[in-house]
Amino acid sequence: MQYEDNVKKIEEEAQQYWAENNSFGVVEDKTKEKYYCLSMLPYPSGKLHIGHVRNYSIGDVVSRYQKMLGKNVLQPIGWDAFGLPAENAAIQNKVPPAGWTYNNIEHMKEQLIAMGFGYDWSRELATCHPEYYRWEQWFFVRLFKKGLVYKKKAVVNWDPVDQTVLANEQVEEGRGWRSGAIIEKKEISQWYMKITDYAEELLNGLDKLEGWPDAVKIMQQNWIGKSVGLEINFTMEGSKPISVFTTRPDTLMGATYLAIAAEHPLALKMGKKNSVIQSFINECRTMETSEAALETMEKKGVDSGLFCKHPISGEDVPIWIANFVLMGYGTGAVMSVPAHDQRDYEFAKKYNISMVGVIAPSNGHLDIDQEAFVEKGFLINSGEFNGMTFPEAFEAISKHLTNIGLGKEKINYRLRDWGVSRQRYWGCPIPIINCEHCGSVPVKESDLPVVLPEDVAFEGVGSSIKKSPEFYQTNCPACGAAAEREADTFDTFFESSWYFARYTCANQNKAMLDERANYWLPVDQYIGGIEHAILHLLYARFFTKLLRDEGIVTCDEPFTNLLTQGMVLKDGAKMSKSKGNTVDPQKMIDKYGADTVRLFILFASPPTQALEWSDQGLEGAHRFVNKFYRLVNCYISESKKQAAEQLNPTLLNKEQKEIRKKTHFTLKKVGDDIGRRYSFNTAIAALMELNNSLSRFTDTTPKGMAVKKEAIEIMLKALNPITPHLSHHLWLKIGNTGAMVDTLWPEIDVEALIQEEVRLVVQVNGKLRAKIVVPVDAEKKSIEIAVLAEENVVKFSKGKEVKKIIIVPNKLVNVVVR
RNA sequence: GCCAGUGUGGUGGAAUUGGUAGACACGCCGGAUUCAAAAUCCGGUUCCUUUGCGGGAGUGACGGUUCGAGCCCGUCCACUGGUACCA
Repeated sequence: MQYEDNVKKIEEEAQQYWAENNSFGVVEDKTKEKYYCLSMLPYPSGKLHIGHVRNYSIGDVVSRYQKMLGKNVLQPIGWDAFGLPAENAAIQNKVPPAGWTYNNIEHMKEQLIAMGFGYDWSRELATCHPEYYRWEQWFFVRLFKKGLVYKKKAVVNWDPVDQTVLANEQVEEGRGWRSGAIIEKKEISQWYMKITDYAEELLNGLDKLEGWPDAVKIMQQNWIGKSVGLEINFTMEGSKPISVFTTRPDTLMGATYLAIAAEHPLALKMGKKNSVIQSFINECRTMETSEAALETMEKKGVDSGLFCKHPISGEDVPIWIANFVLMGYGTGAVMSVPAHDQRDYEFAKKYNISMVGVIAPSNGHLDIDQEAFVEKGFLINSGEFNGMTFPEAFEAISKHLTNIGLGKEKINYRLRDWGVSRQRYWGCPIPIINCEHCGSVPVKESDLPVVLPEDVAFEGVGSSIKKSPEFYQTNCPACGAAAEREADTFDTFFESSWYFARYTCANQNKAMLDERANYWLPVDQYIGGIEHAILHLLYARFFTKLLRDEGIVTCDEPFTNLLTQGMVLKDGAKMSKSKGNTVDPQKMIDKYGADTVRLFILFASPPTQALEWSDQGLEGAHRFVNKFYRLVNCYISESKKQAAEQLNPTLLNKEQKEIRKKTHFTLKKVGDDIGRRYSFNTAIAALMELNNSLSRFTDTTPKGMAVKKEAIEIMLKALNPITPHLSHHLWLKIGNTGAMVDTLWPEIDVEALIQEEVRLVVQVNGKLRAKIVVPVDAEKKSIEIAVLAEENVVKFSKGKEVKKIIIVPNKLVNVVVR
């Protein structure tokens, strides 16, 4: 019987066994070491895509391996079910977002089961269920009462044709992706979470995350962007002073203009008097809001005609209105020093604004003919501060400005507060009631959850619940007067910021979390795409600290170890429906079976690296699975003729010993590759090598059969995390009674690994010239004699003096000659 | 633009702590088996040079450190992710 003909049956039987025996259902057990392995929850887009297959195959290998080490392993799964794609699908296919989402979940769940992933399905959750989101509403109300949330105006992308707010992704070259209309900036009131209150802790906490990749920690550190500087006030006659933040107060005497945002009150005031200014402001209203667009667009400005006073010199400083300064971030104004900042330099050149060089390099003198001098140096043209270095000038200018009340030292973070309001239908309703008399009042705890109506018509023009009076009409919880509910919903990052905690007690309907959270948390291994390196992971860390400060969990950080999976690319880019470059793994599962697909995706590249998708090689993975299947079946029929004897390692011949050595070496490597290195591709390569050696090992004597039996059993166990169906099937077929899912990882026989001889590489001046075989840990002297006697060494050192001989034990010898 | 990452044969990749570059596969070439094919098995496969042994070059580009660099440092190029409303 070929594997091909059997694969469907083999996989279904194994899956049925796991389901019937609840093999992956876990309960808290203080007598066992816990291991919480979590993969990022999927967005139910319709079908499993290849990135999911990669992510969840990695998670399943780690989980099954840890389970084989005897740990109490929790591996849950759920659905990140709210989000924009459901709304897009709703418009396109004229189906309600809820129905579309639930259908997708149902189908994708079947696919996950068919892949053989060992999840504890009793903990499954979907973030669009009121039983889930009620607790984040509850938590939001707690944070509201604690003063950790607030309302603030912010700009959004407004599509004037579709009458809707667009995501940055939906704006293409300044136009709405559906309507094609030119997008306008619109200011609306939104809810914010005070993540900046936790900026310092989020930054410092990174140092403790030893199990996180440095790249992610550095990105988060840069994102938080702590900087020390001065807040400086430029006074104005008849108006409030303009406050700016700078990390370079040493350049203050070189400030020749101030740039303010187009939405700045001063700019708006001047616009009313001056049509040139007004048209510039209008132009700025159609700018894209993303940071990338902002930084790469042409820097433009217009002279406001206003002046403020330089805080030290008292001279007039002109105020310009510039498109690269944003009202929402910082103070909406920046101090410009063209001589020492490249952007200011280009702006000043363009508009003929004067420059004053105030920093000279420590060697040579200042030259700003071609570009700004942005490095630190000595102050010049700065009166009493001349000759000072950066730290000296920082302190002196800080002191001076503090004394005259025009400045103070300030720590600034690049990190901004988290805007959580979305003007969308398919999301968790924000549990706030807006009352004319009382303002924003949180919904009473007893009235939670605020349930999102799922049966509303959805056309994509405006938000559906905003048009649904039965949803928004209500009474104020404080005064009882008629009032309106918030019709905005939460950012979907809200749901994904705490789901990992909810899995630990998903059936708890009296509280957000219970004591079980403290048994399982923090997550021991978190696995997900590198694209989440900043936002999701930062928000999840933030939420953990909020939960801790509310006394709901005890840990400080949610994820002890993080594996960031590389993206699966197609045609050099992230796969997406809109690009039409997706790969459907279902076809591969149907053709080759789940085990082949799992093996291949893990073998194709190391997990952290981006993977350019190609079907080439899938056949090879399948060939290996087939080959191993045949090997085991061949052993079974051989053993009917000649049974294996009890293995006695000391009585084996040389060839038998070699096979045992290879077997235990492979076992050691696979354990290390899976358990420590997360290098699944090399683990599989090692197993392929062992398989090749075993298929050439034709010894059918009782001793030979014993060696083969041991090797096959070890291979089955070592393959179990990767190809669990095949291991389950063959384990029973070779005569074992217990199921593979309950077996433990095999012990390495260190005796079998002992080597007597070793091959040394011989180099002359770093070039490979010979190879010699010597006893392990041979004496230095005897190696030197052997090396210098080598024909090729003699040839290449002829007429030269041997300077020294470098010996790397059991590896290499380098003869240095001159 | 900024932050982070990546770059090795025809292809995916290996080289774990600075020590044999190309493990393991895919593909291709040759052979065995077969009436034939599929499947399977065996051999070869970085480039140049050499009958062979061997020799030379080679890890995006250029430079540096070192007895020795794919790995460390500097400059640059290309590509990927993120860039706060895709998830």
